[in-house]
Amino acid sequence: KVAPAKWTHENIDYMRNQLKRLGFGYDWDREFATCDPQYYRWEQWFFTRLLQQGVVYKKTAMVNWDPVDNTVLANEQVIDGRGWRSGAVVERREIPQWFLKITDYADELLNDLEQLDGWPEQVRTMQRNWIGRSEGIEMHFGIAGRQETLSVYTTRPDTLMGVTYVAVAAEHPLAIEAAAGNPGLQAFLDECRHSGVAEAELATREKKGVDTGLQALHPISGEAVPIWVANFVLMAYGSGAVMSVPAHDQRDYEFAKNNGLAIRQVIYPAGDEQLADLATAAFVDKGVLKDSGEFTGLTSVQAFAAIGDWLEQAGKGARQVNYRLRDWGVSRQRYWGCPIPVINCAACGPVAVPEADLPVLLPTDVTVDATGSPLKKMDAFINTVCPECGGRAERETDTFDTFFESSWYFARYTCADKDDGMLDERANYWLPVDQYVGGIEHAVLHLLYARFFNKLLRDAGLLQADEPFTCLLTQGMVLKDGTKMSKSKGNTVDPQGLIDRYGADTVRLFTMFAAPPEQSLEWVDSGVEGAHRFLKRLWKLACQHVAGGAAAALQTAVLSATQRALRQSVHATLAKVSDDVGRRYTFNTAIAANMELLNELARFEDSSEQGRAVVQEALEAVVLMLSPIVPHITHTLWAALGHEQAIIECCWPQVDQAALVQDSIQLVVQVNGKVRGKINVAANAGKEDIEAAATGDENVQKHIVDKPLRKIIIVPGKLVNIVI
RNA sequence: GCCCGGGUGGCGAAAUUGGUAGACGCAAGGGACUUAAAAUCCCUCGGCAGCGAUGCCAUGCCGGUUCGAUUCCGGCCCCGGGCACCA
Repeated sequence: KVAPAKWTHENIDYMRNQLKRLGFGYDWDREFATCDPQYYRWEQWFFTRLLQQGVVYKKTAMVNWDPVDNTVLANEQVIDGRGWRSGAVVERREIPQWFLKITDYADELLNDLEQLDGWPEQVRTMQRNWIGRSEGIEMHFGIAGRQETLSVYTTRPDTLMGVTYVAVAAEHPLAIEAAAGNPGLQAFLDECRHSGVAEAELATREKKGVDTGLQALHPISGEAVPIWVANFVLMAYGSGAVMSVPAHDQRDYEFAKNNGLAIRQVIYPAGDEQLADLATAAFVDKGVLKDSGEFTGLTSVQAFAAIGDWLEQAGKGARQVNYRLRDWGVSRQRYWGCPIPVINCAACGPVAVPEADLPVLLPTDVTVDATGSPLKKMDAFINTVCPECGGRAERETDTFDTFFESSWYFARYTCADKDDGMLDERANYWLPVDQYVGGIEHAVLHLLYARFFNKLLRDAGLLQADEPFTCLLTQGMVLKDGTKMSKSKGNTVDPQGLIDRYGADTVRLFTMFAAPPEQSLEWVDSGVEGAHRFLKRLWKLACQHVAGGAAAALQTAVLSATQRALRQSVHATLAKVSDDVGRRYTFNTAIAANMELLNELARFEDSSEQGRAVVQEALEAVVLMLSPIVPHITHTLWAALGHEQAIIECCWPQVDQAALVQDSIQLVVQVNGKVRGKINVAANAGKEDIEAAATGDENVQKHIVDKPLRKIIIVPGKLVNIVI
């Protein structure tokens, strides 16, 4: 067992050293660790401000509870419904937790996605879906024999006349009340508690329910329909109750079939009623209403408006915009984190720690065991006095979700040395971040929290940008043994062994050559030899050239055809690599293009004065193009090629458009879309010349002879397709 | 279950706006050099047929659009990521 603080700092040291050995050019003066009180003190300070502003609030929320280890489990620690250490069946338990009102920013977080055109579309789509804005109607069902009502939200009010039952969550007050005299129902509610809280678990488990015996009254028809308790209705979402329309919702359909509940069809496809066959599945499309009283004959869209109006006028409902997004729970019952700066007083309630008493330091001299946070057993940490009334009080022992730390570190990099405030004017000089790079696994949570936090900082006047990251590159994951390589899975590969054996440049080249950055990649190091060989070949070629003495000045006007051809390749490669590196970020193809050029260069044997001048230009181009990827070897080669200035000070090379001009070009000839030949034509050849050359090709002739010619398609510079 | 991606040789991959499928590299096989090995260099390398020229098949599966589809559309299958306490 290693103390968490020691373990963390040792890892930071190891990783920093590894990054340095790979030759990354970071500004280490700005380095900090988020577990350092000099960092987390400012998020404690910011949290107390948010608390005063009402952005932060406390409510109860469900957690996974391990009844044997008596501890809260992360979703990841619940395996097949059981605690990963104890093996005990996990229960749901409600405990008080702190939340940030991210839902207050739902609209802005959604709308500002439109301006993030430097972000991958897939990430924006995921965030849009996660926020999940919907327009619907919140309505009230009556309850037979009672004054109170039951609220439900629906995005399909057009199906309202097809409601045949209402379902409530197991934790719903009506369910608990009904269970009091109903042992069967009580047993079901107990069963529902034996489940984790992860959405994936809830969504995939068998849909079960029990009748409460209570009746809900339809808001329009007044008809009584049964109220069931269902394990797929969640108390935390909306009102904890849903209306059920089995004819037009697949989940309701299956539940009704399994439990003998009525299915009443009220929507038909416009024009063809036969298409809506409910024998095997619900009809979920929109259509035209039938058997819906005064709404019969309306389309789904018309019915949305008409039923909405009816409910609003009757005082039984109202149009409402809902979000799937839920407020951000930031409390963690864990030791290793930033202490939440709150003192709980029996008389005054939760009270923010005064600014003068910040930071609340996390004790680091602890022993960690299996049964929860050691903070909860440390009287010296817990016992304190209330800042308001001065009476005895207890310190909050929960810590922040670590996403809290990662939501603003990028801003702190702008002024990491500031010791009298969270951020200063340097934040506005640097932010927003021009290019942010992170794994695709962060597409929603981290990137949404960071965007939200940025807006909180903006609204507090601490920075001005509306969004934190202008451009986003989402790296694919590195997979190992078929699953993502990560710290928590413990399947990471240490590049140190490869660095020791081949050097940093080879490891960098190999890594960049393996796949484009956005693609996921199964890590195998068998290609590393090839990267090493390439660098050796580059080194050898450069040395051989340099050994011949300084090259003469290039005179483009007097070059031979072969010399011009090499120059053409050099500048075509330069154009491609500039695009790959500057726009596409496909470093693998940039490297491949350089390999091709070097292969051509190795075959080029011309020791004439201008031959050596062309080789000098080619080597310089390759060395410059590769310098961001293999900085160490190119630094040395650049000097060897006769330059005083260090390569890191040099500009990216320019394409000589004149060198790209070719006299003749090759065209592919297809017959009916199949390649049948290749022809060489003058670069400026006209339509007739190209057609004549194409139809005149010997092999092409075999395929078109005696067949009527329908048309000839010419794609300039690429191909000719003869359609017969 | 829901949301977002992906699937191309033995392997990593390329084909950028619908226009030559497999660039570049790894591995493998053959050869040169060497006493030998390493290193280096040369050749072959998707499948089937053929001495070859060349032909047919082939980008997860089925169908569609098009002169032409790895690329676009519809329907499936499989794999990966995320699903709010892994971060």
